[in-house]
Amino acid sequence: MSTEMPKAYDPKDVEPRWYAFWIENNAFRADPSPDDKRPVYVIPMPPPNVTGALHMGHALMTTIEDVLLRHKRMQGFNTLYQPGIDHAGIATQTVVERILRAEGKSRHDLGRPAFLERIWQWKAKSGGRINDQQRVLGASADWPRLKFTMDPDMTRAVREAFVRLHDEGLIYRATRLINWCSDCRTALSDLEVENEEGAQGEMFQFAYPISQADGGGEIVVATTRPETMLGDTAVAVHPDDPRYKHLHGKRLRHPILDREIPIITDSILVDPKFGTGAVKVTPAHDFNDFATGKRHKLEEINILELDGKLNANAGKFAGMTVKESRKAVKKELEALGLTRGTQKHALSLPRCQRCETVVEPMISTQWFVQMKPLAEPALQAVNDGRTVIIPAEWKKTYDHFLENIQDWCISRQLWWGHQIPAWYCGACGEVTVSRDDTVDKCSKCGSDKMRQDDDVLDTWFSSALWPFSTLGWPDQTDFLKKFYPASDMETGYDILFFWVARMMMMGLHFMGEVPFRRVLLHGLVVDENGDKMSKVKGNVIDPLDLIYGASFDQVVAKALPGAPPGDALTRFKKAYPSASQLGTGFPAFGADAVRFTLCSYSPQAKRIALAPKRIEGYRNFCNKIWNAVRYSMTYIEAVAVTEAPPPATALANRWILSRLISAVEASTKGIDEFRLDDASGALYHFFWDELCSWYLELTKPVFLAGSEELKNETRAVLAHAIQVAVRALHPFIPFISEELWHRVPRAVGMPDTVSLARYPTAIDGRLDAAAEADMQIVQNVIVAARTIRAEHEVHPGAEIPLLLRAADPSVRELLAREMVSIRTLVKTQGDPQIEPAGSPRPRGSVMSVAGPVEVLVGLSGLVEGAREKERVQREIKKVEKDIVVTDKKLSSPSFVDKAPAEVVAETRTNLEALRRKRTQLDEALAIADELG
RNA sequence: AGGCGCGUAGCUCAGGGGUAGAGCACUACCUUGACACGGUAGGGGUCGGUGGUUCGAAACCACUCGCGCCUACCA
Repeated sequence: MSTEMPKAYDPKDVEPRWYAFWIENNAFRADPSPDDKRPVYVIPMPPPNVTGALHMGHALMTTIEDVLLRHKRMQGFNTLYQPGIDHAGIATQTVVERILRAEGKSRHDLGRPAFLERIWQWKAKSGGRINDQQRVLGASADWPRLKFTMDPDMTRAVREAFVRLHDEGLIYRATRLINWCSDCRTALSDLEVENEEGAQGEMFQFAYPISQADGGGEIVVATTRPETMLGDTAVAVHPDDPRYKHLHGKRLRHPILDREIPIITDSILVDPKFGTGAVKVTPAHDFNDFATGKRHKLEEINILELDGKLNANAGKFAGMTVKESRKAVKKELEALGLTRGTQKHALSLPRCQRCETVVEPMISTQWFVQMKPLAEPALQAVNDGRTVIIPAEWKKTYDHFLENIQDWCISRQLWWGHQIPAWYCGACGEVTVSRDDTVDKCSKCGSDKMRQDDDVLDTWFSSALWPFSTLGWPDQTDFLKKFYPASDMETGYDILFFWVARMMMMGLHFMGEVPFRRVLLHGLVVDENGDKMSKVKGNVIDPLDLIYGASFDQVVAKALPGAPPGDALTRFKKAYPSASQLGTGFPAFGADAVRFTLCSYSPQAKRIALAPKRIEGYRNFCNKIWNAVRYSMTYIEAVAVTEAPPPATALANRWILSRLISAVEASTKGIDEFRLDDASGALYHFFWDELCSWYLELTKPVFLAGSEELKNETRAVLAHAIQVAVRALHPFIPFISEELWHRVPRAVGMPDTVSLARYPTAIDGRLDAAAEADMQIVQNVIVAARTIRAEHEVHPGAEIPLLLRAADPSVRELLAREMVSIRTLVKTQGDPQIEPAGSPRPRGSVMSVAGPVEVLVGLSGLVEGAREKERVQREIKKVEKDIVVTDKKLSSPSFVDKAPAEVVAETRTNLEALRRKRTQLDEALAIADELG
């Protein structure tokens, strides 16, 4: 390792060095051996989609999880960060179909085996990209354990789960209404349907003629989907609605199709106050109507083909799309003189989460999981605290979901995925469900005319098994025994239902134990305005551009491909106002800065508004760390560091060793409580504001002119503090900390990689309340003197005479001991004079009050009295305001009587101090007067 | 329609019964021997509104306005 350190930190130079080093050192490997007695810490990584490229959401998830993992690893836990990739059924199939289409082919041209072959080829080529990018971010996953949800062992687990659930009657096949996406050509679960709020629609009214045999007349119904009338099998009214009492049991003539349909009465479906109080009933294409149809045993007439076009049941409208038929049906009704007006109507449109096609409810035979029996234990587990959800607000959402859960449609009409392990007998129709690859004989009649179900399972079915399938289930492997249940499941709140709840259910069902102890939920990364990142908006940021740097031309070309660069840039800067301050693009902030930034956001924020400018601040922090070490190296290179904190007698040394404790404890507490913002903030504050701004500055006069003894002590403490800080920071900024670990001296026995070094605790510092209190006085004195300098625009290079007066002899002793520090940091002319309170002062000085110390700065000739008077009067105003507030409080009898005694006492002390200060400021004012 | 959450400094956000905090931005001065990706000092908020509880409210409660998100959905 070269000892030279460049003046500026360059992440591009440092970061690429370390990942391979960690891998070589097996730093991230989990040990399944039963002999390993270390406590265990496990996070199953939410497997990114095989289709995807790293986006900010992945960066956030990877960072947070990696911080948790690295922290626990350093604390001596046997850690497993279980990595994976998800096969992402619909998304992946769509991607490969798009490639095929470019070649002028469809998947049907290839046939199922050849098509799947193509997907596997594609996966082999571009499937691992996200994992590579996670490495750039520093993810400390146990990569050799990487699982793909379609791996043979994962598939075996899926089949096992399916067969068991089926045998238990929890998986069943049924014909019912499901959500159908005609573009993806598959059924969807309820969760995969997104409702577009406030879509502008139209309420169309038309009349059903009453059969002549029943006396003629008409009944008016309303609909937002007129074409569904082709599937109507009844019109319903409320049984108690007087307007329609005379029509109960009468029959209607379908105006377009040659059939009669009944008028039925139904108090569940019909709200007599809404519209005309008469509802057309289309059991095959509406969820409420479907239920109504079951109640009244109505015929279910499906009018749709799988491609979304109308079928033969629609008569002459067959072959039209929904949109075309809607128009045509309206026209036809118009021609028949049956239209009864329209009105605007806001509705929510169900759209396919994946492709945004409007989803149609359709009757279909599918496989379902019965959820109620599975949901109950999952609710219970969170209620009794076996699994804790953090932030806790999400528990209500979780409860609500599970309490109202519907059965889960798990079959998908796709080719890419786990094919359903069910075989149908061509002879007797028996369904055989099996763990085997093939079933050639019917279990019932022995026929060999067996055909496997063409459909595949919902991708989330395999994901639900993730915490144990990845560990070898159904086999009782060492891994499963040791690493189930996981410690933390960390993921975005948006997949609480999709994934977390389902893992809870499956984990409890198959393992008899919760799949993880805690659920940690983070927010969505959005742009600076709070808008979701999307290709449409052109506000997507590629994390790699932040890490490696990129010109805005490059950034925008990715954010809004194909758009004129000028427009794209305008939109981008609108989404990220702070980006304008970054010049022509993102500099290479480095992975550490990106990580630290992501950790600095509160996890309870639902939206994490990414401000590129903020990353710059943390890049600067990395540079600060770099330079602090660069400075320190001059003095500490040869220090023989011990693990225990070295002896310290000097105030600054005692102080920094004491402050170290607050920093590392706050860091650990923050990480443990999933408050990475607090943890990272505490370390940032410690390093910059305490270690750099005060401690390093205080070491300078020592190294310049201190005694050998003091120099040695300071070298040892500095080396210790730096080395502890590097360890404390490592989970957040693994790269720079590893680099520095190899530069700074470290204790004998500490590992060669900081990633395996012990995370600092209170034993790495030495609590010293007296030192902290004394230091506080010294700091206040220095700041007071500096303030006077700055207010009077004394040139920073100029030296000023300083007189310190204190009533308390121990304070005077303290000041005398710290004379060199004060002299250096204030830049005084000679040594500051230290006198008792009330001692005479030189003419032409100004005064400030710093706690128990009066700070007098000789400014004779440097300053006008008027200006000083202004300054003092400003201070007087502040103090007086405080006095008024405090006095008012204390003069209120109710406060003195009812407030806690210690609060009253504290307020009294406060008031005394304020009054004393007020008196002293009077003197300061008098002094200012002397300046003329 | 229900549920959840948010509204605090110009911006992004912490905090949370005892006289307001951070980062960035801003102002002034400074290239001082780690760092200008820096230093020192400073300005800036009646904590969305109204009412209540309390000795004391930015914090707790009620209502209200504005904004998000989620779930359900009236044809």
